[in-house]
Amino acid sequence: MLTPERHQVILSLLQDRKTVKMKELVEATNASESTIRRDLSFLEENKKLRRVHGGASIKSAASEELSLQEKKTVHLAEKQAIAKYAASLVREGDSIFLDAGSTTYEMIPFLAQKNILVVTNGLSHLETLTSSAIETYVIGGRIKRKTRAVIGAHAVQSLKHYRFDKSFLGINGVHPKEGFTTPDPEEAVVKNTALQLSGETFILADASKLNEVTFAKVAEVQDAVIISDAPDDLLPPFKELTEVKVVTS
Amino acid sequence: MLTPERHQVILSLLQDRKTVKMKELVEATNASESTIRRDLSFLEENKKLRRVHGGASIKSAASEELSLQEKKTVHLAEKQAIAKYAASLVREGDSIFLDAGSTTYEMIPFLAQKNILVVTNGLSHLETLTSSAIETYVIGGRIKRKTRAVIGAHAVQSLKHYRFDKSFLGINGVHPKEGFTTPDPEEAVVKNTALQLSGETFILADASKLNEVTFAKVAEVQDAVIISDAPDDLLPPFKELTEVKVVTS
DNA sequence: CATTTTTCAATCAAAAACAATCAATACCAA
DNA sequence: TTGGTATTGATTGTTTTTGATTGAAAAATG
Repeated sequence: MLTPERHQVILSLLQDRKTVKMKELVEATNASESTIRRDLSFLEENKKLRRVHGGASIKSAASEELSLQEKKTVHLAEKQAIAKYAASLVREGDSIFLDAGSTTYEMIPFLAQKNILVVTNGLSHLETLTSSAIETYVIGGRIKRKTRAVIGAHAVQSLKHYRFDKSFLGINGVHPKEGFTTPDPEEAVVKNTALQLSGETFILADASKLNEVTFAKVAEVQDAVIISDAPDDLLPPFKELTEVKVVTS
Repeated sequence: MLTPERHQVILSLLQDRKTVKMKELVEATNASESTIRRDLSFLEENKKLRRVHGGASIKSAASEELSLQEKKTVHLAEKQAIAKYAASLVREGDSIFLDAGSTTYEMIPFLAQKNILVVTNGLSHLETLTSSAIETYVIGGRIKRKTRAVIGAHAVQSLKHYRFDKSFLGINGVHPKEGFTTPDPEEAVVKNTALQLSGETFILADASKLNEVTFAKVAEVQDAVIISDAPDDLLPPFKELTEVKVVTS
């Protein structure tokens, strides 16, 4: 396992659990304790985490979101499997909304060369979309630096200029009772608006998102189709409420 | 396998996996370790990836910023002089429109850390604006691939959500009779709209733009203040019509 | 508070990966 | 073809990374 990969594993484990023990890191990476110690020193040096006796803990305020770059590498294979399936649902001639986020980003390679129109609020998508010869529209509004997404009231206004055959949304939490949730209310309202404007909406949620709940509600579970790689035992509560597409990675 | 083909294989593997080991690359390309090493060195040299012990990893967002900064432009010194002066006109608390284009781009370093709000249609500006801690809004609309600008009817609609203290526009032609002109009518209407919505409008035009005329009209010369590095003998016809700020580079 | 246990930083030797070099081969233009 | 150039893979010695070991420091225990 390469050093940057190890660092990512450490950071994403931390993100999940808030604190992590030395032993867990050694297991997760198959590296020695010494190596992990060196990694932790390095990452602390770079302000990515705080070392504590026996392991490490996240640095900033709890539940802060991962930067986009960090998100891109965690659960990558799962995300790509989900993205590939999602992209297969897009037909020639479709107009689609592509939400900001790492999973939806992975859809783009599978959309290349299709004769479609894409509207997005994800600034990180734009370069890849346009260089894939896809007709691309961006919505207007305030830029959230951390996720490089366009959000806010203007974004919602701007979205309403369009209608979509299909929307593809990333999400942070999917819960049978609490519905789809995301940490930032301003992002939530954008996602909800896209959903309202779409014929069909697909929620791309890897297994780690299921039964999670975060701050801001986007919609009820029954308002969209879920695409996930979750194992069978997690799914029954969701299958009662909506269509669930299961992919394997 | 040819060298460019090998490079392509390496980059696309990296794109998929975010990190890749030497051994995997040797297998994927049937080349020797030495050759792969040379490839990696070359690709790192060209900022396409980051070498790490044991293989390579994709470049982080932070280092991508650099390559943007390094972009070379024609008439750079002139543009920077114009940009520096233009930026000096921006006051704390201002809301400004920053047009797409290379001259306006050069304003950003001089705006950094100011407490202002910037609305732009230039996608290339966004990364630098946000990482300069400037509150940034993008307008919505279709993306013109060539200039990475947001244009079209939706862009105009989206612009109308805002009002500006000042607008800073790039331009292709400035002519006493024909006014300000630019080749793309869809860009012209965006510039014109920004002008309408601004208290003051400044046209950033290096000497090569003076007395030029291109296809689509943006506004009359008297509708905006011109900032230019043009020599004195070119200026009198313009000074009769509007205010002209001359900078030296 | 003394003792035991755990975790830590520092050190070191082995292993892996490295850059530098060189000879062999492929390629190209005269 | 021939002479020259570029690319390649093998080999070399060097550097970096790694995991084990150590005694010191910090926490846990009684």
